Amino acid sequence: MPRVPSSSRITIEDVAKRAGLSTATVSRVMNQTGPVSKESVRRVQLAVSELHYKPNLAAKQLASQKNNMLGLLLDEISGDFFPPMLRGMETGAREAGYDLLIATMRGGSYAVGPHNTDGILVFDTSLDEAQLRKLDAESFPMVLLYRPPPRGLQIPYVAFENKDGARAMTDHLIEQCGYQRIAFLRGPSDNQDSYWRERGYRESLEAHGIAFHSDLLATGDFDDEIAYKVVRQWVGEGLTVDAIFAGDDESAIGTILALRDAGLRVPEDIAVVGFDDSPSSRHLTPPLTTVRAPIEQTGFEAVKQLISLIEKGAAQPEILLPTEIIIRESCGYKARRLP
Amino acid sequence: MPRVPSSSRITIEDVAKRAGLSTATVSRVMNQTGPVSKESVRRVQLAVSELHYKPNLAAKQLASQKNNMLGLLLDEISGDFFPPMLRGMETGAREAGYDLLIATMRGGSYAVGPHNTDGILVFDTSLDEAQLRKLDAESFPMVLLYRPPPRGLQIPYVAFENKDGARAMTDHLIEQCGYQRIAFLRGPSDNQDSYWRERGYRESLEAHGIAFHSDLLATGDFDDEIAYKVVRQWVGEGLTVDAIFAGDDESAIGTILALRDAGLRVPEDIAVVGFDDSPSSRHLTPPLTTVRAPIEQTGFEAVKQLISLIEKGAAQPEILLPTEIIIRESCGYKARRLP
DNA sequence: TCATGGGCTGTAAACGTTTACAGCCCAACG
DNA sequence: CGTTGGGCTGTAAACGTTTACAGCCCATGA
Repeated sequence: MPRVPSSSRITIEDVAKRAGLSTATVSRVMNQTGPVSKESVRRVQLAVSELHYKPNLAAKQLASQKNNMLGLLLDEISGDFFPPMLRGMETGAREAGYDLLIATMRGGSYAVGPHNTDGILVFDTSLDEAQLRKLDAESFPMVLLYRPPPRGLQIPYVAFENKDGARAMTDHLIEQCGYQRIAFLRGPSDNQDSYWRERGYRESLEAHGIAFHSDLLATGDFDDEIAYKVVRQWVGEGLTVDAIFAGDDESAIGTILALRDAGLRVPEDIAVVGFDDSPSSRHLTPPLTTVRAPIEQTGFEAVKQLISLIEKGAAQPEILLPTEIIIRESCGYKARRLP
Repeated sequence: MPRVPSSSRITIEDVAKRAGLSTATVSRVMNQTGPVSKESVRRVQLAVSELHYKPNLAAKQLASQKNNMLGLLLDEISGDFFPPMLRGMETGAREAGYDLLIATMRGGSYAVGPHNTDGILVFDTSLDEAQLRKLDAESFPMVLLYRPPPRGLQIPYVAFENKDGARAMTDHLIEQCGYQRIAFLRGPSDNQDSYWRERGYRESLEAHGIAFHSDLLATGDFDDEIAYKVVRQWVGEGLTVDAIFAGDDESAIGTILALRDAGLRVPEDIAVVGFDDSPSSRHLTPPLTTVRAPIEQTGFEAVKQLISLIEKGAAQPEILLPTEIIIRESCGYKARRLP
């Protein structure tokens, strides 16, 4: 099998020769920089398409001192959020002429940084505070996703309205569905999302003059099995409740299962709602009422801010995208109206 | 806000100076190419870590005529298969020192090609035959995922054992569960996966001496809503059947819903099985018996083959990874044994 | 007529690596 | 002692762009 150089053999020089111009002019046409006569533009374009010329990226990057490359740092590729988030980023990057490099943590270090990207998107806790500080000290462009910067650092971040979403959902449970005793299943204690969702829940309670009971609060850890155990225990203890607000859809799944295994009907005996609107939530029995987070827009906004930071040197310090509550059947609202 | 060059300022020259050696030697140490004395290695390593030197990727690529970059082409970022597939690819690429560039089709062309990558992974039908032929003519390294090359082209491809999986599942339905009348819901007519799954289904029938009835075959199109309609119609026509083998999990979801809405119990009245083992399949009611496709390994294998093609000039023409059948409750097998 | 200046173009020096080539030193060998 | 050769090192020429700078041409105005 013959070996052929993998990189395209046609260079800007070939184009220049064919068009009867210099490489400088060809470059100016390609990048729309500097003044070029119409005739030259035409000839360059012709030569380019005849030769199928594609500029060599590496040379371009080296000469222009710009990578046109964004890095995405995360510790693992998985989860329902990933495809939409990446889709949003890809769209944003592409529109601005950037490429996206994905790097997962391995061996304690990432394969992206100032040497091969113009800036990075830091997903959640994929970078610890020390690393963040170090990059910030070099004033390397970064934007954080789903988590605010550590104290003292001015790094833009984008996330969504966890608190408002949880509050709206709790409002719905109280106002539309008429529930009073509403339990909340929070996530891991160091989780920002969990913190704000709980805040939203409490604020709604307070706004409606409903006292907060700490025995209606437990940790489901954003995990279906842990949530299952917690709920089974609640039921075993004879806890009475109108509804359970699970901090995320995972724990809502565990909750529904636990209730059903305990012989309770959802939503007739106890209503259940979740948070995230993960793909499986609409196929649950009953279909889950939940809060939809604008994951895709979140990714899109993040690259938009990052590019602004790279090109203009500034970005909005904080962007919180609005959530939307999705009413299906597990909250008992529709069921109550239809009959 | 001060602008700072985004690319790392420390060059190989700085390292060389600090180590009291030439750039050539530093390069040799960095890339483990050519003979270098222990003492020099030590000094270079010291200088590198003191200066936090990271080689500029663009310069490296330009000089070495190697991009160390793989492209992944797909028409859309979505679906349950995506995260595991990407995870597999990322692992494989990283192990071999390559980076991964993701490109979705937009405006009829992709942002990756010979000018910025050493080879590409072509997902399913993201590239049409003409484009494939063109790249093949330039002998640009490619590997195909989930679909064989068009007639006459020698492009390696990796997929999984659709036929064997479907056959094993049908065997299970017949042998373990004791069903005889088994319907099959196929996917889109031009879909390779669908074609082989149907083949597996038919082969199993034949091997067990069960006649194939064309009225037990319909098109669910790998879509839950279409499957829903088809199954409702079947039920309306009074079709009697022991089990329905849905061509994928999506259509299995539609099938279960249709059956339930028609007042039929799954699996007591009619068993249902799917294909893919998508994340939501285990949370369905009842949990879905299905075939697990080794998506992650598939991604891993694909980059392995691609890299072999790039570096050694050859790869295995066809790799079919084995599937595994996952028995849960929708097939009625466990339910039958437990009581 | 000549000076001015704007539009367009070309020359050539970067950019930060890799690597062919040549050269040095020293041990081993005749 | 002179030659050989292997291990190690340095010099400098690529790699394919961008872009500062200089220069040309020609229309314009004095």
